[in-house]
Amino acid sequence: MTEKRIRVRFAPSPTGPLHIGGVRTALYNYLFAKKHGGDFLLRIEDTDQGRFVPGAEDYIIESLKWAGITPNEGIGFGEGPHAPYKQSERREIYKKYADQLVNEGKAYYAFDTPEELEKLRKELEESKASNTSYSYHVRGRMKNSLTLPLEEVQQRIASGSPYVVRIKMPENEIIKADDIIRGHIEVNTATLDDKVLFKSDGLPTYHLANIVDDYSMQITHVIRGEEWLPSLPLHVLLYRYLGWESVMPQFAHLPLLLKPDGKGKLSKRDGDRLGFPVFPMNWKDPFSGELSSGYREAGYTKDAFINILAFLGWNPGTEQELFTLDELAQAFSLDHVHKAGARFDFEKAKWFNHQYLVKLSDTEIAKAFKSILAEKGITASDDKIAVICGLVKDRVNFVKEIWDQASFFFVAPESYDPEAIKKRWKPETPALLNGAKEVIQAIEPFTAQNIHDVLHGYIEKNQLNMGGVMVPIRIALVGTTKGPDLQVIMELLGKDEVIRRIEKALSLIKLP
RNA sequence: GGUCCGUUCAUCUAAGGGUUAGGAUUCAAGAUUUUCAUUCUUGCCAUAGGGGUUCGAAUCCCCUACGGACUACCA
Repeated sequence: MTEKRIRVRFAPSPTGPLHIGGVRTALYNYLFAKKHGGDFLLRIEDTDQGRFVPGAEDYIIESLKWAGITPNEGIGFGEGPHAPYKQSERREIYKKYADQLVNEGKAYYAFDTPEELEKLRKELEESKASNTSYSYHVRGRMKNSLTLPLEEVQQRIASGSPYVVRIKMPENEIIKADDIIRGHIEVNTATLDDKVLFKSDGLPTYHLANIVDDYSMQITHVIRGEEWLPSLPLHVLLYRYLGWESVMPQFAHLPLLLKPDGKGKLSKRDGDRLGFPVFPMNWKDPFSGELSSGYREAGYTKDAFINILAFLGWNPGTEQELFTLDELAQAFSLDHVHKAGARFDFEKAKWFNHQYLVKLSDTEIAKAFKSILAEKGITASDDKIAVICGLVKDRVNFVKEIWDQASFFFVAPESYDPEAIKKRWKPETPALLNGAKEVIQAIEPFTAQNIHDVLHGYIEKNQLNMGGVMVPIRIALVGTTKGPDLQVIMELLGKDEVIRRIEKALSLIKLP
């Protein structure tokens, strides 16, 4: 027996921006395919024309590209042998199977109006029935091809009156299904309903389209969110009804991403409410104009973003936490996917980004920081920017935070931290600074090492207190007591600027 | 309401019948540093509750509680 080539798919619907839960689903599919040397394809499930959102499809494609989760087949990625990969362009395929199911007695036409369906639902809810849906318990009293005379059914269809195709759920039968993550599941069909497979608008519902496409695209593993678990029995039954049970894919239902606070699954609104992104990239709602922030623009590197998502519901079984995409593909296994929902931890997300930021070379960081400087109208040599970035990268999580840590390299402090002055600016400080100024004036060449040696020699010779001299110099140069090595700062600023800032501080800072 | 799924530190999670229940983030303390950050060390913190099964249970079974998903001619 030859091993079947692994084929998985990510099948979002273009009803809005892809949120990080969706990206994670895509990532796990991608990793699974990579791990097994298989195919990963992107299919757009746009059978609901009513919820179509302009730009959503491009957003999905762009997001995957940015994150490096690249399908090797499908929309936006060179199509492939099973094109088209968009369900609205495959509509003629589904009708055939819907009719086939009806002809074989496994499904039926239903003509009930929305009002009639609403009435049924109300009635069932009031009667406290255990199954409140359109099921075999009630199909006998509804308007469908099982209850209506054949001639009337044919007449209705011929005259073009609207109808749907519903699956004919077997009565009181146990459907057995297996999930790689959740194990064996059994459901009695008595609790299931006669789901609509084909809508009156001529398009299939998710259930039919999904099975038909997964079958024809030779999908071997369906890795999707847990919200689909309740419809697994229906899908298993559809494979059986269509005669495809022997090639039915294996299923793996992923745990949901939960709100960081409170209850429920992570939603679009949580991002703005809690101040962190829930989308991979910025998104502007085409209808409301509302803006939602994304990880890319928030300053996350794509590697950190991937790493963060990978660990939400999965772990390698070792204590390693930092993984490149390739390493993840090597380590990934569905066996190590957690069953319970995962709550997003924003603090840890920042830590991940910090880890990736410090791993970047100073020149790479400088490239990004340079554009921030440009926005402020500041120019400096690439080398100098790189050195500065290297000096402060340990103390930031994002490139954009570098400015807060390094602005004094480019502009002299306008004000001085009152707390620092209160604690470190003593009555003798001006005299000490004037003394130090003279010494600094004479340092040549003005290098960090030389500054260090001379200043330390001066302080020791005159039996001065190290902090009493150095800290006020720092306040004069930086504005606070914080920051990188003072000698290095001095070299970077240059002797003239150092003297200028000391004189400025001397004239501006009054004793508390 | 019904059906299904789940529950280990605050958070992400490890431990597949035998461990002082491990790691990471956060938080706290100490060391280092002229300062801050980094780094290092240490500390705090968990098997939802109750019954079984077993020599032995976080792990297997049952009940309860809690959480979640689904319950559309949405996906």
